[in-house]
Amino acid sequence: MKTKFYITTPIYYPSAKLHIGHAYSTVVTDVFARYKRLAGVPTYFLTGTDEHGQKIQETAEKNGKSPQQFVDDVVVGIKELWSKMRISYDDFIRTTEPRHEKVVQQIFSQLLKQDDIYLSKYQGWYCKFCESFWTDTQIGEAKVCPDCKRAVHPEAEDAYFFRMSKYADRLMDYYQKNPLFITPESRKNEMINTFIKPGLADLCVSRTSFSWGVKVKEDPRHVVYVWLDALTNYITALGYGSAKPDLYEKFWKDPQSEVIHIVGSDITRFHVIYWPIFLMALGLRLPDRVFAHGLLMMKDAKMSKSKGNVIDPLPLMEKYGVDTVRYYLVRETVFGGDGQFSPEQFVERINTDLANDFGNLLNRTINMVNKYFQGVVPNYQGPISEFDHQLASLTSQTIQDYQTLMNQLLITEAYAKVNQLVARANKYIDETQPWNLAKDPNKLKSLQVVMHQLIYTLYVSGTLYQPILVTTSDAFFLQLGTKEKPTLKMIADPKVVNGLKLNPPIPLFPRLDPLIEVPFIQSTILKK
RNA sequence: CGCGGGGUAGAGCAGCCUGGUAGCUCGUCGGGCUCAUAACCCGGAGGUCGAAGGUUCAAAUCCUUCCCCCGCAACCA
Repeated sequence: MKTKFYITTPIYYPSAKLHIGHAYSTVVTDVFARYKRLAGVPTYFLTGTDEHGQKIQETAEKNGKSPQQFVDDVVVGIKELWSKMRISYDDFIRTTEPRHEKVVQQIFSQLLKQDDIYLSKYQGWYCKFCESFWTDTQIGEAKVCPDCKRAVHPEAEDAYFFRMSKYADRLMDYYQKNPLFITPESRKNEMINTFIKPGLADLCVSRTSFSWGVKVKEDPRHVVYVWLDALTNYITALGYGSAKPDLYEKFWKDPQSEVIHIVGSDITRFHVIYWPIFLMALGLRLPDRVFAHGLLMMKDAKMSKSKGNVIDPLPLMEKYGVDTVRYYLVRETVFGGDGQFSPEQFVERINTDLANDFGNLLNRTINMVNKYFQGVVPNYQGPISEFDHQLASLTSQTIQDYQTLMNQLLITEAYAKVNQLVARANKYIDETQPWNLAKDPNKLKSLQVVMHQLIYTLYVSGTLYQPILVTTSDAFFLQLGTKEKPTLKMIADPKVVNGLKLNPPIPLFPRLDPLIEVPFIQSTILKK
């Protein structure tokens, strides 16, 4: 087990507002980061924005702004969204920042000097009117410009290329020696079969047909093109190549630091092929894992602006709270596979897991402790009945399983375990029937054991939920009579809840009425 | 023949790699409990595992062919 942890989201392209898909990547990454901190591991969490390129330049012009002004404005909104979603990033890198641009230029120079980068021609279809290059697929059968529909002509422009094929063998070797590098594994096969086996094509790393980008020092007509600019954010943000490389030394260079990139499956290729090769060329260590998660779909169609089916997380959070949205994103789809968003499932998930099972367990338990023991949690006396033993062993098992699964990035499975523990505790109440124990003075000890154990199980579950339920966990622990939020270390001992003075129970997650909420959620879907 | 993923109870999914009583969540039906947010607990019904062939004592699981859906194919996680 490595002693430090560095995790990143993709850097997002701020050409428009972010949607729930971006929120999905970011929330999941945030939950991993919070989990590691809870486990006491020094953690660094990076997110940011990829702000260069033709599309930004054009969109800015359409909005009557300079590109810089345009991205500045969009980034304000993005940071606001992350703040509302309680994203606990340690740094937010923007590729237009001097700390990034300067190092990108250095990297480009080095690679050029090493002859990993060479000057050649980029072949494409050119639209004179729009002054834009397009690819074969973009122009379609009709061979017209996708923007203005005018005819396009084959053109070539000067461009620098990176010699990818030179590193293909070393890359395959790395895959073989690090079987977890690409996860899920099906993605690995896809990458090898589609891109590497047929022969890795050299990558175009500069363009002259637009100007919004990092200037190539050696040849200022060119700007650095996309991936060499974007991917390097993961190290420039840490101070690689700068006068202050402390974080880089600590979280990247040190082999004791576990480096994980969370990405959407659509950009897997760039992270598992080009990025490692860039790093090899620079003589740097490679990330431990790239986890490609699936995409959130809408009714069998990918979310996209042009299809008019984009879910905005903001109105959901405003109406239902941050934690329900965070919870839904983490729990609803198996991490790694594609999932689909539906208003019905959103309501169902929240009602079942949070309101009925978890929230209600808290509520009914506190009520009983209040009624039977004036709100003071009885001391730990060990399990007595078979039911006590079963719940106790499941609780400690869950603490272990949860950590094992989280360390493997199996976040959905980890939280399914917590759900199971909560369900088991609900069942335990039926089995032990505290209301009957309370009627018989001879069964006082049994009642004490039951109530203690329920509170302890809640305490554990609440702790494991902490990385997701960042705002309600305050209220949760307050109801349990403690202001101090426990760490993973603290919950191993059942005595930790001895003598807690509980506060009045207030439902944490009110049940949602599908008849009202489903139409509301549907109304928030951004129509074209 | 571009690449990849998928088609399993009314809905959403797991199982397939390492063949051997088809599982989970929700819904539905019936029962129980009364501490609780009309919540909780127990039980039942409901599936020829996309189609056809093959391998095998045995196939949702392996092989072949076909049908249908979806994603990717230089920048929407």
